[in-house]
Amino acid sequence: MIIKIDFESETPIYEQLRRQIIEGIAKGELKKGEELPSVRQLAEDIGINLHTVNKSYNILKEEGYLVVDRRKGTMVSDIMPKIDENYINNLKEEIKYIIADAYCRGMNKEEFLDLCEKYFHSFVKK
Amino acid sequence: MIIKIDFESETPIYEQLRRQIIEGIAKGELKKGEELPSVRQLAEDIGINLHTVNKSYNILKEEGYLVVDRRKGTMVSDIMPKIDENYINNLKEEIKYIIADAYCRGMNKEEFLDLCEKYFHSFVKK
Amino acid sequence: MIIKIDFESETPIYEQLRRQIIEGIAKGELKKGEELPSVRQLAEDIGINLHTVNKSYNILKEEGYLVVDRRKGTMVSDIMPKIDENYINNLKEEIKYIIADAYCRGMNKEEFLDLCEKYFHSFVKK
Amino acid sequence: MIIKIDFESETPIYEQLRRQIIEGIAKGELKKGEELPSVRQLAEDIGINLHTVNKSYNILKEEGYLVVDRRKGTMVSDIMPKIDENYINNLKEEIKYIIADAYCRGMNKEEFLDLCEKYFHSFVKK
DNA sequence: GTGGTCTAGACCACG
DNA sequence: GTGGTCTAGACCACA
Repeated sequence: MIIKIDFESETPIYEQLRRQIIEGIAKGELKKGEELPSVRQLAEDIGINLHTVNKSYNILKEEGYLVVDRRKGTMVSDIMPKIDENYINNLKEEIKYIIADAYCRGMNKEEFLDLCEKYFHSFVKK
Repeated sequence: MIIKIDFESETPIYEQLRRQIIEGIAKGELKKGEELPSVRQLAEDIGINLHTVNKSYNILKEEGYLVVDRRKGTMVSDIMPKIDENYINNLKEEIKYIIADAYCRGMNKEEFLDLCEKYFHSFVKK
Repeated sequence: MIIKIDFESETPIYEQLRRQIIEGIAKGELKKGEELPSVRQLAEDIGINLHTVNKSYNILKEEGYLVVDRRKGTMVSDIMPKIDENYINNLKEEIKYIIADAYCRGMNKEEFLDLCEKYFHSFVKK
Repeated sequence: MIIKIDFESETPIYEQLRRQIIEGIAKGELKKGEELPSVRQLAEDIGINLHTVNKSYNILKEEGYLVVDRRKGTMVSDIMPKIDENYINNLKEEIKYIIADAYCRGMNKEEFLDLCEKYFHSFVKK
């Protein structure tokens, strides 16, 4: 799996990394139980600081995406995080804002839903 | 229109304010050409510093949501921002991540699209 | 002569007015010795404050573009302002910045000079 | 590169700074990809507040002159801003006024074009 | 009274 | 140590 960091983005590096790992899991590029590169290794590959990779990994562990195995190191969790109340509230807030913005700019519902559908399909296991 | 700031949130105050103004425009609570409260007034109402309000207003001006009439002060622009390449790229990145996250957590497409549809309908002019 | 104010411009109204009067003189739409509308009249026509028109007129008097005649009111001066050291220094600073900006953006010299020439020709008396 | 602020000037400090950075890029004193001093460093050097430097930097980022590399800090962008419709309209308005003023004062076309040419040559890479 | 500018000091996120 | 955020208070230009 290829990680691509935009060092000039407004999004922090650790957040970009975190999102790409989640997207990797969704796409099936990272399978459940699969080992991830070590913090040191990944940091070197991407050309970023150890602490930054560490932060991403820690958040993903916290969220339930990753687990640590004593022998194998960090790997993708077998059980994905749940849809809890907290998650759903954040999601709603985010969607509400995004759609408000899109609506103001004149995007119509069909365009938007098509876009969403497209991404959903790109993740569904073949 | 009522502004509600969560001072505990990780989202900066100016960004919360910015989003609520956009949502207000989408909902029709703020109409095109309508005057907004002065930075001082709004800052006092919300209980934040006027510079923070100023920052929100300035970003919204830059984006094309607000304009300053030198006689009347700040008001909602008659012409909403466009759907340019920059916007669409950001939107796609955001949607891609949100859907990847939702998909991993086991949300199905219909649930997600229903949610989106619901918000779209809440904005459409009756 | 038609005055067109953009109330949403970053340029102050009094400055827009001042510039348009100078441009009117350059174009010959306002001839030397010609009377200008009264402050009150012009303010009403444009839909701006008396003080604002007054400020423009006063600056233009200061600069030598306008003079006040006891009987006729404000009129275009017979003698235009001089090219003094102060003027030339400001001009150079302004031109230096404008050309630096244009140069960085990749505008070539010919394009720029053509533009200048075009405006010069638009002012030359037929 | 030496920054020189005129504290008596009517031009805001942040705007003077902004212009000098653009001129620095045009002259080649600031090369593409070159790192700029931190806001704190530059503020101290010039003897102004860091927020003022910050404002200049932010505007230049918005315009596309600067970028922030999250590892290295602020640097000159590799890609200069474009000549878009907005820029060209502003440029034309500015040039029109400047030439109207110069023309009224009796400056002839050749003098003016020579001045422009001189500045263009001072920026062209040797 | 409005927004714009500038200063100052503090805290935090990031790497 | 870097930039980002927030607060606070002051002065000025503008209308």
